[in-house]
This record gives sequence, C-alpha cells and structure tokens, in this order.
Amino acid sequence: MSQPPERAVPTSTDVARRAGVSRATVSYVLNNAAAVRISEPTRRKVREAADELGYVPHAGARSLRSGHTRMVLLPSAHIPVGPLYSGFFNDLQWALRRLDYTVVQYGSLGLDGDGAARAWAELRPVAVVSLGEISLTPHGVNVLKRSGAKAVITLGPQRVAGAHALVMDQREIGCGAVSHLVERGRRRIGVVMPEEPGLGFFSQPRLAGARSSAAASGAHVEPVPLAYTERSAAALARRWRALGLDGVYAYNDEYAMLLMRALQDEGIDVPGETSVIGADDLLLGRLLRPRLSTVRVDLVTGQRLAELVDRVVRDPGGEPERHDLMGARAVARESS
Amino acid sequence: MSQPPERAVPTSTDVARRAGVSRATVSYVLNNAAAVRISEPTRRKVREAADELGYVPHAGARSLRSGHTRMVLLPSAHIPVGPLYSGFFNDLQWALRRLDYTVVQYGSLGLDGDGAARAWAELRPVAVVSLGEISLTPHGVNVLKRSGAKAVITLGPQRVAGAHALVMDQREIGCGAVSHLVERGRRRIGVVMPEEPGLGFFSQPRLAGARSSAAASGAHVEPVPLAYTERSAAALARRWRALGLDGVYAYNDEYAMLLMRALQDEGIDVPGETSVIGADDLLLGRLLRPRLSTVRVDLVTGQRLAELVDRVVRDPGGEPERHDLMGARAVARESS
DNA sequence: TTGAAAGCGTTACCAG
DNA sequence: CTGGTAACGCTTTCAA
Repeated sequence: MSQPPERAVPTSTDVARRAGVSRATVSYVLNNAAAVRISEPTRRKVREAADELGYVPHAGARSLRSGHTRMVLLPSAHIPVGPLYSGFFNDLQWALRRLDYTVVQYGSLGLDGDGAARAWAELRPVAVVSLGEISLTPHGVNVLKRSGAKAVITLGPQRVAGAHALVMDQREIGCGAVSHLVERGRRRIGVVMPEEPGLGFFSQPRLAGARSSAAASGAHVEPVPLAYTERSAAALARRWRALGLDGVYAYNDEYAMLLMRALQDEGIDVPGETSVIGADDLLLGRLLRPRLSTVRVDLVTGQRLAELVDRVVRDPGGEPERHDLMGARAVARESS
Repeated sequence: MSQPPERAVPTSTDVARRAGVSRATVSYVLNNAAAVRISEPTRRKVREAADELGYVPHAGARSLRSGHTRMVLLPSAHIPVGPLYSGFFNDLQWALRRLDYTVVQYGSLGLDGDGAARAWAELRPVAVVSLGEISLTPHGVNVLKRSGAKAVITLGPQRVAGAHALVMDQREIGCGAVSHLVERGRRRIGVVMPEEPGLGFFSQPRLAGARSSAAASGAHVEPVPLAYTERSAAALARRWRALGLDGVYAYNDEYAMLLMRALQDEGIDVPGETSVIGADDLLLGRLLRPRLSTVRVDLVTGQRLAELVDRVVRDPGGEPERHDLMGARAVARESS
C-alpha cells in the first residue's frame, strides 16, 4: 500500500484530463455552480474521475482566487480546564459549522499580541474570535482587519478598540464571592491566587473584584498563593490560623475543594471557623461535605456567539458593539 | 478609527511600490533570504513600508507557490475534559511550535471519517495528528497522503492502515480496573457507561477490557448506564442493592466520585459493601473520603510526539510504525 | 454545454 | 544588487 515517494498531488487539471473535459467544467461540477447547466453524464464522469484520483481542492488556491475564506479562527493558548469552557467551545464550533464556517483553533502559545495577530492574519480568516488569553491590541485588530477579517470579536474583561467586544468581567466573580462572604458576617477574607501559569489573566481581575467589594463593606482582603497540589494546600492549611482569616474565596471550585479538604484535615471547621466559596459551580463541588458554595457564571452560549459572528461578517460596516454578558451570582450551599 | 468599507488588502506589490523596489526584493527582505545580499538601507525601506501598510503575507499564496506548508493539523471534535489531556495538548503545541510548525486544531464535530479527511486535506497540512475521536479510515489516510501530508499519525485504540500509530489501548484501563477489583475479592462488578454523547469512543473499549479481565478470572461484569447528574446517580444508588454488585469500575474519576457519593448517601458502605474505582488519577479524587482508588494512565508526552511528527515529515518514506504506549496501572487508595 | 484565458499573491530563476 | 517573468491551482468571464 505504500506510495511511490513523490506522487504528485492531483489537481483539477488531472481531473479534467481524466474526465475528458475542461478545468472550468470540473470546477462547475464540483462546486455545484447554479449559473451553468452541465449534462448529467458529464457530471458523473467528473465526479468519478475526482473520486478515483482522490482529488481534493486546494483551499489556499481557492481563497487566493476568490479573495476570501470561510475560516473562523479561534486563538487558543492554554485551553482552560473545565466542563464549562469545553462545553461552550464545542457549542460554538458546532453552531459555526452549521452556518458553513470552517472553525480553526490556532495554537498561539508563546506569541505576543502583535506577533499573534500577524500569524493569524496570514491565514486570511474571515473572522477571529479571541477568547482573551492572548491580549489583542488595537494595532493587532487593525492588522487583522486590513488582512481581510470582517469580524474581530473579543471575549474578555475589557473591550479592545476596533473590535466587537463581549465583555465578561471576571471582576464580577470575585465581587460576588466576597459580597456573599461579607453577608455571612465574614470580615477577614482570603483570596486564593493560583500559582499555575496562565491563570493570572483570570485570577487578577477576580482579585480586583474581591477588593472592590471588600472596600465597599469595610472588610479586609488577603491574597493567598496556592498551587494545585495537596502539598501546597496542606502547607497553607498549616499556617491558616496564623493568617487569622474567617472566610476564603478560592478562585474556582477546584482550588476551593482542594483547600477545604486541607483545612478540614487540619481540624479547621468549615464553615464554622472559616467559610469557603469557589466559582464555576462544578458538579463535583456538591459531592463534598459540607457542600461547596460557589459563584455560578452564565457564559454566553456558543449559539449566540456564532450568530454574532455571522451577523458581523455579513455586515461589517457597523460600529463595534459592546455586550456585557456575564451574570455572576453566588450559590449558597453549606461551606459558607 | 473605522476603515473605509472596501479597503484593499495590501500585497507585496504595494509594499514594493511604496518602498520603491521590486517585488522580488520585498520577498527577499521579508523572508531573510540568505542567497542574495541586500543593502541595509533597502532592507530598512522595505520593512518600514511593510509595517506602515500592515502587510502580512498570504499563507495560501505562499503554499501555492512553494507546494508545501508547515501546518500540523490536529482534528478536534470534543475536547476531552481534564487536566491530563489539556496538559498534553499544550505540550504538543508548544513543542511543535519550537520545531517551527504551525499548529492548527480543526473543529470536526459532526463530520464522518472520510468527509473529515477531505476537509482537512483542503488545507494541505504537512502532517495530521488524529487524536482518535474521529475515526480515520484507510481511505481517509490515503486522501490525506495524496494531498501532500507527509505524516499521518493516529493516537488511538488501534492502528489504521497507512498511518503511523501511537496505540493507546483504552481496554487496558478497564482491564486494570477490573483486575484490581478481582484481586480484592470482588466477583460481581459493575462498569459505568456514561450516557453523555461522544464518550462511547472511550467507554466501549474500556468495557471490553473489563470484560476480558473478568472472563479470565470467572468474575461477572455488568454494564451500568449513568448520566453525569446527581439525579441519575441517586437513581442508580437506589437500585444498587437490587443489582447485587460488590464492586464497580466507574469509567473515570469524575463518574466514580459522583457514584460513590450517591452510594454513601444511600447508606451503602464503600468499600465494605461495594468497592469503587475510577480512572485518570484526578487530584480531586483524593479529597473524598474514602480516597478514591483509580487507574493511572501514562500518556505520551507532547515533546515525544512532536519529535515523531518531525521525524516522519523529514523522512516520510519509512513504513508506518506502531508504538504501544499506554501504561495503565491501578492505584489503590481507600475506596477499594 | 463546453473551452480558452485571465488573474489572484507569492517566490524562484535568470538577465541585467 | 535589482527587475522581469513564469508558474503554482483555482474560479470566473467571455466566446464559441
């Protein structure tokens, strides 16, 4: 079954030759061109020839000729862990495919804003949906638009000049968590800051939100570094009483579960001595005892985002819009 | 800041005109061509012109001309949830980028094997690394190779003719789990089958492995459907005693945690009355009491896989290799 | 119905 | 060092 080393890639010329027609005819048949009517026998011949040769059109050549693509590019550096996010992602892909777009995730780990924008622009995507891990600059947006991108949409904490923005203000999460703890009478509140790389983009604004909420109510906020390991959690738990905190917002449910268990193992009563709240409303948080309180986040649905992409692509003229779309609300369970 | 609606995309011709040089010179400068020596002032002029125009080369045109790309395509239907997988993914992307490849994940949700292969082939990737969710057929492999892919590598339960295979036999996981339970004296063993779509690809072979292990030791295996909701778990727990099972392998740690909690809430002692084991060795599994036993899986590192890709791309002639790479071993904690 | 030809942006080759 | 030219694969307009 192994091929001769340098077998040429079949082109539409090969298909045409094999079917005994012109290249134009091949193109018409394979693209179901409505403008011209081709006889059924000819169509059959063309299709058969294409099949036999294993002909697949060259997307680059096509876009070169047509001047556009149907590619929606989603930059992805770290894929955030969690069912919330991956569910959203899958929805979005599915919805965009329904609208006949080709969805491509471009691994952009280790590229800076403008370098990334240039790399993306080389592919001439019709739209870019930036999930916010790569900070797109106004200049980057410009490069993309100049390169033919009809829609540049950012999903993140703030808008970027020139791009449509779906503003998901992570601060609301920290704010909601701390407000909840304050309502419960907590005054000295720890905020877990993950030590894992790549999370600062989320954890920093969450901390800022926590701070602003605390400031409004005269509570104290204390950032607490924590790595996602049992060791780190145990070490933190050991010096917990020295910190003198009576409540903690632990970044998300996973860190919260880890910390809560460590506190319990250290003999610290939750929520009696310390209240704990996470974020993301993971199912697993309900399995611990006490059940983990959390901040639930309403993400935009993939379907709605896909519709926005399509609308902007069809009518790129409009001024960039800004939608605020994150609702964050605390869900009280038993740990707070 | 908004652009005139139909601003043309700048090309190397525009750059050449603006810099007052020929297109060839632009190409030489921008690609750092070693063969020709261009004066420093000229280089500067060209770079400035490119910058001012926001020129970005057209990847399609380039690949058309050069006849190849540096794109490594990773099909992704569902992104499997979990730190294991996303860590591997990020490693792989990073390592491939180091080797100067462009990594692109292609959303292939809802495409069948051959349709997907054709869609991928349109992009003329130099390599395709299929994570196995999309079942690549021998015919699909052929289409890809014909379209110029030097390396087609599958990561999955079995090899596909014509492709290099990194065989990760999911059966080993089910096998390891059930063997562990049998060693613990369990004879009637439930195997949780997730009801969520898209997991059959993993759960079926795991069940098969469980069956073969049970057959070898005369134990009984009973497939048990379970959705990833508390309701479903509670319902299953309620009829648990009627099932008469004394051990359960729960697909992975997340389902295992869910089920274990439901069993405990129903008053069923774990591991006294029923042993529970999961898979994937999630950190969270160690937070429950009893601590969750699990099957740990050794995935190939992204670095090694990247090296394989590069090697095959450079020397595509060789016969497809097959590497067996999954080690699965049970980790006994307290739930079994 | 089909064919011929132009042109999309890029780069390699070859003469100046 | 620079510029002209051709070719990559494809679509589309115009003509036959």
